[in-house]
Amino acid sequence: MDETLAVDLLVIAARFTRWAGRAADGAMPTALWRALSQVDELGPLRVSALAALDRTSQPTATALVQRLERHGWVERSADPEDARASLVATTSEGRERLAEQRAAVGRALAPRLGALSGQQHEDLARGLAVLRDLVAHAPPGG
Amino acid sequence: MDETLAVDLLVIAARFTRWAGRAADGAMPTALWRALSQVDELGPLRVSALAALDRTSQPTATALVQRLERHGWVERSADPEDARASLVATTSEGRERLAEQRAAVGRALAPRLGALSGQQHEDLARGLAVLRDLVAHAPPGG
DNA sequence: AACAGTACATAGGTTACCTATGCATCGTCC
DNA sequence: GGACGATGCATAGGTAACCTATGTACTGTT
Repeated sequence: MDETLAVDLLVIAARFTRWAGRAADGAMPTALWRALSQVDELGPLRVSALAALDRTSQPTATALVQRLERHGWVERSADPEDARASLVATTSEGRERLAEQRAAVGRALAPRLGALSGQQHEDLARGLAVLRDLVAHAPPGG
Repeated sequence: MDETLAVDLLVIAARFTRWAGRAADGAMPTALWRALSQVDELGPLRVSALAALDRTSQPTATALVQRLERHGWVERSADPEDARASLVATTSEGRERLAEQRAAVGRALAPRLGALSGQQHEDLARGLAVLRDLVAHAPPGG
């Protein structure tokens, strides 16, 4: 029961990720716009916080932030509470770039998403909310 | 609307994949057991069919099948319909190994899946079915 | 028979991650 | 205040999971 659901979740989530990543292929690598999206949505936040919430390792998050910074899409500021930490936030350029990318992703997936019935749409959105919650409250990957 | 859903799907699916892949970390790499799972479920099938249904490239599927074969988990036979093609099917060893891996994945995800309410469980399963269908009927990644 | 398309293996490469480590800082305890 | 363990992040080095391009053999159509 749960074993089958667990396996299916892994298989289908990975499959969707591969498919959608290719379908949405724009000028911006997936990992990069994903990180930008999360910073925009939840920032300003620390590198380690980004890593934790996105379920990647800290050095991965560091590298992504550095790439984003290099493009001028995010900026760093000192965290007043801790001299070791910095806060990452999107710049206006970053927000513009993100909007473009979101539009591109939306367009790429529109044919398939648009083909869903209202009920399917709702099922998908509700399932997604559960999945988001499931990961959010999980221990960090065992 | 659909843009936000599209972006969220990509962000959360990738996040879940990362998290669950680490949580389920067993002796077998994710891509490998995923391929074995698909061969078991849908085989015997051609390498190219595996690639298409799992939304990976043909050389990726070839490499995965070769690895599975090397372990004795799948076997090849000539496709009677086409001398270029081969049919890939799981061996009994492969089925055993897959069962072990499925159990391991199920155990790894059980704490989180087990914490879901009946309604959440159903939402997740229904959402997953929509996602599966969405990818199954999509053009191959744009 | 010629030709375009197909199936898969190989080659070479990219992308997206990972763990380990080092340095600076912080918080707690004595 | 000092010692110590924990924390935050950058760097180093590496792996896993993919990709496109290409070549060879086969197939189906004309």
